[in-house]
Amino acid sequence: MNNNISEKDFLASYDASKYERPSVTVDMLVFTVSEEKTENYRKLPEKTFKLLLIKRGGHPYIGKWALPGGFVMMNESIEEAAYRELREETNIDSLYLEQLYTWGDVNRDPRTRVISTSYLSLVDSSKLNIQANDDADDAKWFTVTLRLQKEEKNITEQGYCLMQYYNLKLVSESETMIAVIKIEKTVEGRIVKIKREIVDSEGIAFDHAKIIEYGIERLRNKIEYTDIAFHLMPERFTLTELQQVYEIILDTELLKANFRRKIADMVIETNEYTKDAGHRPSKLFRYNHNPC
Amino acid sequence: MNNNISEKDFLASYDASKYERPSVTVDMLVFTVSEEKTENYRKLPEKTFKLLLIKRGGHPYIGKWALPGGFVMMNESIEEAAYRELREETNIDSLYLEQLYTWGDVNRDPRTRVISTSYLSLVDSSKLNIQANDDADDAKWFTVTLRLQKEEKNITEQGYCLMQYYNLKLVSESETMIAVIKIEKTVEGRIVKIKREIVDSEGIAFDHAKIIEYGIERLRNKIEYTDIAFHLMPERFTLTELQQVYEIILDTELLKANFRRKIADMVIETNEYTKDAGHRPSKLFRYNHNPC
DNA sequence: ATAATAGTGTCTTTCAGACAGTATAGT
DNA sequence: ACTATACTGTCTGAAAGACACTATTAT
Repeated sequence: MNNNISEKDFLASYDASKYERPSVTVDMLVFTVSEEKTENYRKLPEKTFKLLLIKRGGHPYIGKWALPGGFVMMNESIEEAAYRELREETNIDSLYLEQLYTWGDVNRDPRTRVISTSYLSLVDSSKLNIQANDDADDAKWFTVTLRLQKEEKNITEQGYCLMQYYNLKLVSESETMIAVIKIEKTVEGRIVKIKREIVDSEGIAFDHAKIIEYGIERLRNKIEYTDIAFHLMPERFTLTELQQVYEIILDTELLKANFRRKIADMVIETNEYTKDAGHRPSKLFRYNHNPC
Repeated sequence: MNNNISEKDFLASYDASKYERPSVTVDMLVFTVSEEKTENYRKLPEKTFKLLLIKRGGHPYIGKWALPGGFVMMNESIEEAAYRELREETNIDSLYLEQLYTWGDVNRDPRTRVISTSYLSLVDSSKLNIQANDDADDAKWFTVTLRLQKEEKNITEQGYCLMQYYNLKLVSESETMIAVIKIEKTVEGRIVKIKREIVDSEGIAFDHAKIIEYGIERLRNKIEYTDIAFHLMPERFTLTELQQVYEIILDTELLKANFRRKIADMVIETNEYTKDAGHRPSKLFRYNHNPC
């Protein structure tokens, strides 16, 4: 034991290289919502849900698309690393950042043992244009859809086994990628195990399809009971725009009157209105960050 | 760049030791609920909420109490490491395990850069007795209480700053430790930052007071909308016992009729009753892991 | 009988879901 | 006038909160 020396001596003689250590990285899930143009002058533009991916320029997974991210340096916290990567990859620095999950399977990365902490971040669409002008040639926004494709439940005496297959679709102007993620929830007596597994992930590097699926699930959950969606909104917005954001993230249609009741306390109306809309103008609102 | 060689050659020549790497550990929050004896033959025993801590036998923080845990080996996933540590420290292997958060501040550990992933685990009280017999001399269950002590909100034009001071109290037969954790939530425009900081943590090693506070908060949240509390219950239990568990975790009193309505779908009644209670016997229930 | 707990009924308020209705700019 | 959207009112049923009442055992 080391009880017989002082803490100071112990620390001075401590050899950190005694054990082999894994590399630690951060992976960023950067989501935004943008608008698609419409032909019909009356119709509102549709919203799309987007994720930022980077084309890998080197091995491994060369040419595949990956989440932006990188190694955590010794002199920065993992959260600082997350902010740094975000700045480096997107030039956007003021936004929402939340730690998601730490992925620690042994063979996630063919190079060496890599443990990765993923972060969820949300960018508002008004800043997206700045991003589009950016010269990072191999960074691209992909339209994301995640949909439950198949569900299978086997009931046993002691519990059950639920298997869900999710389809993740990532689309840019030039390419479409589809991944299938299998989520297996086993309940046996009081033992609960959830296993997330990539069944198929064409074009997506590493285990990133799994991370993306997890992030979207978290976002869908959190949007229901927190203010998180406002990080995707510009300073001023209409309630219909806000509703559209909820709808594309949740992948459902919502009833207008009910939606407005639900979010009423989170917004403050302004005196401004939209114009030139081809229909009745809409009042603009802003986020109420100080609800009573 | 490495684009001109094959992936195979790249991987063969990859030198993982190029960069300095942090150590990675897991820290386990093992909670249980146990009963305190009563003098009055009529009265029900009170429940207490307990956390397992280990007395540090070596530097650093020698003699202080820490969360059970240890280094992640190169050939195991972090989840496997969590299960292994749990087995090593407690001899209990079938229980609930959930990843909590990864703590990555630069100077969390005086030895070297250590990144730690914390796991929340719940043990049912019937297995607790086995544990008490265990010879791990320096492992001890502490009664936990976490209570908001002070709250301060400063409202600015752009948002607000909320500061909360939580009192964390850990009590065993022989000692009492108190820590104060400050949570600072800053909202400025659309920028939200949450900072968790240890103000005072006498007797608790590392930043573990912070981790404990975070874990209890998560548990309090999850108990409201999931089945998680049943992992703290034995096979058969009365509804009053279940209610007591909710009450000590949430640190509030609940109304019996309403509580029973709320958890009705999660339990199945049996034909058994408690006896020798000094009052009306109570029906025993079991967990319904298969609700419709 | 009594103390302590077990267990149920019901009133009220709140909130979610569904739907129907009215209002208004731009062409 | 017409189209597409903006915005509001209200009915219903479910769920949350509060409280009061009855039932049953060991001593």
